[in-house]
Amino acid sequence: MSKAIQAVRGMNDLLPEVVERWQRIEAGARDVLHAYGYREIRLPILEKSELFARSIGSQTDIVEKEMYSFEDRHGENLTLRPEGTAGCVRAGIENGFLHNQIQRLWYAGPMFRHERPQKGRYRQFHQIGVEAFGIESADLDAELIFMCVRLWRALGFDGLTLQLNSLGTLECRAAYRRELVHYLETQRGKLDEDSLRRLDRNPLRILDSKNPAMQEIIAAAPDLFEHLDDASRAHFERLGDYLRQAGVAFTVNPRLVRGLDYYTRTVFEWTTDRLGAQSAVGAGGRYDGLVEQLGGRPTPAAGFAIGLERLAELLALQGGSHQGVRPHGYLVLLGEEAERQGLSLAERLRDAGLRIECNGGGGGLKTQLKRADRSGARHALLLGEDEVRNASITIKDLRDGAQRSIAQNELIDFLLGSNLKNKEDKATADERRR
RNA sequence: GUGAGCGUAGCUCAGUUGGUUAGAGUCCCGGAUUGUGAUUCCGGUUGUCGUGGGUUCGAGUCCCAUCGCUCACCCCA
Repeated sequence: MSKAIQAVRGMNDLLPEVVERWQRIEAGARDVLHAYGYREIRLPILEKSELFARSIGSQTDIVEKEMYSFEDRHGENLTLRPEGTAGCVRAGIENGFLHNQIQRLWYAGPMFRHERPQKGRYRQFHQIGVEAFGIESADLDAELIFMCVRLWRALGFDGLTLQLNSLGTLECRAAYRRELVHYLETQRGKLDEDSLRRLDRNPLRILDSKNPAMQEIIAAAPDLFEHLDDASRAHFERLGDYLRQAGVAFTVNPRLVRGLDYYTRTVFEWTTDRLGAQSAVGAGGRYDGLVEQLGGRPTPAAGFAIGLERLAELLALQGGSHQGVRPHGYLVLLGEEAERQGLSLAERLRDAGLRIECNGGGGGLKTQLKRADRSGARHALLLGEDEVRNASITIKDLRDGAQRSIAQNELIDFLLGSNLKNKEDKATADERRR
């Protein structure tokens, strides 16, 4: 056992039970995305390292210490993507689909960051990313947030809170940053270790410090909001209007800064108090400068990403262990002749659109019924010597134990009818719930 | 990168101040019923006590090292 190879740290196997939960989220997300006219795009997991340095920012934690980078056989420096936006923008420029047009896109897949794993944070994690290009006005920002709200509702989440901030344009943020650094330099003696480290790297993050000793200094720091240019301020107020009009509650958090350099104006973050220290389930913002920064024409853009591991954990927390897809019938085969006929009978049933699990590996009736029970199938379909002799099949309802024998040529109709009835039962039950 | 906690059966865990042959539940298998599951009863298999070293007459238990996992910090989805 000690020689067994383990998975790479921070990279988890998703077992079927968990995957079924993910699929609920993915299906819900797809419906919402389509409801807003977003189209799926599929992008490489591997990109040239320079792409991330140029977009996320070479001074950020992600680029400085969290990337999975390596040289390939030709000495090219490649990186497993730590986030999706950079690759999406790169693809847009490369394929020319950002040129003077509006694009609404989404993608889903794994991201990689070499951090120390903890609850809700893994080295391979999964996001659904949403990006929209070519719309400068705040109605897009609102649309993105509405999509989130709709998804939370579809999944039955409540208690998520929305935090909102504006960072202004790249220019006014840079100006603010200079002023903030200037102020913090005068307070240098009072800064804690973390803040000193951030001072020249990412001074805005100091505003987000949780150290109580820092609060006084932070409170007296220059206010980012007062440095917003008029257009950015108007943009932010407009977004607030849209949200209030739609009844979407939010909190303005002037300290919400985000760890990626490309954000401009709107940034937002959805958080929960149920997942331990890693509380953000989704976050995003506007990045009007990024397309140009990566070599495209100036193009306004905004997007967000949601963390699938965290959503799945939330879903698990609120219970409701939804069973996945179950077979309609489990085919029990007793005796040589039954085994001979069984496989092709199962095929005929599947041709009719039924999900059939066929007993494999022999075994007595007892064993096979046990397997039938565990398969989750509603009915066990018994084919034994008697049934083979008179072309019949015995159907056992595994829920109430009732049993009946019918002709084999009536089996499909029986199962389809019973399956249809189940669906109706479920529909009326759903209706009653509402 | 830093800190803390934990590694005993496939899984969840108990194991007293160091003391004989390391336990329970669950899971799995068989039987009660040679063609009736889930429930019940009876029986059975589960092991490098993470790994390596040390202390001791004796180590799952104490010490050291090492690996792994978990949570938290930093940061983020």
